[in-house]
Amino acid sequence: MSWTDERIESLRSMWEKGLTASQIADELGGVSRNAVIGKAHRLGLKSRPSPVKATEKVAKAPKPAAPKPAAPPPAPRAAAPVAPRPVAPARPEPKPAVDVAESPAAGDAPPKPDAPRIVSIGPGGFIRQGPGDQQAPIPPAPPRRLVPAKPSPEIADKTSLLDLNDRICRWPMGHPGEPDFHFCGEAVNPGFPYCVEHCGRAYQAQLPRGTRRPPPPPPFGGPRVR
DNA sequence: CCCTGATTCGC
DNA sequence: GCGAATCAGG
Repeated sequence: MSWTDERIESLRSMWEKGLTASQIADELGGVSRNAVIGKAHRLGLKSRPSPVKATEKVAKAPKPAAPKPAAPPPAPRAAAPVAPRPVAPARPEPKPAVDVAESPAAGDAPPKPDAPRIVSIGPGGFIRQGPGDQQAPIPPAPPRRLVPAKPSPEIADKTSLLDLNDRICRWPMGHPGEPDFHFCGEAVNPGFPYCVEHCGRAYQAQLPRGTRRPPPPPPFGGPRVR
């Protein structure tokens, strides 16, 4: 297989989304993990948290291995400051229990902080919802297409990776690399990377035994097809 | 062992 | 330019 424009574009997109080289290779098909990594580097997009690169501290005395001759003082490659990826917030500021009729998400952008429909705060500081508040367990990811999308993964009109910022919901809709993949894009629940609705999905409370229901799959959590 | 990404180097 | 082989950390 060769690196067509489309395949390169897919590679770029997936790589920047943080998919592993293996996943990308699998998705593209016809290429190995190494090929993906090699191509990614040749494209200039590199540096993503590598497991093998954590060693870069100030004043590193030991300079042992020099497998290749004629390589005196290797310039310390500064690991690019990797922007924190959308993960769970360290410690959400617990808000007093307030309930609001409707979370205004449509129409106005301006700050309307506070008052998500929090019932109580769980042990880990997570939102605990009452069973009644639990939303229907609609999986965030729609049924997966069986045909891997070759065409451009860019979508007009939808929230793409480039549109992400601190104020909009980063909940993924669909699967990375597919043509209709995008992000939720709603205004976030302040202090969280997701909107109120998706916070409810992302942070599942431990409800009393018996009242628990099967949790919806987390983003990307489902078993990969193929 | 498995995984990961980085790098090298023959093609 | 490509990617298998190799390296090296988790």
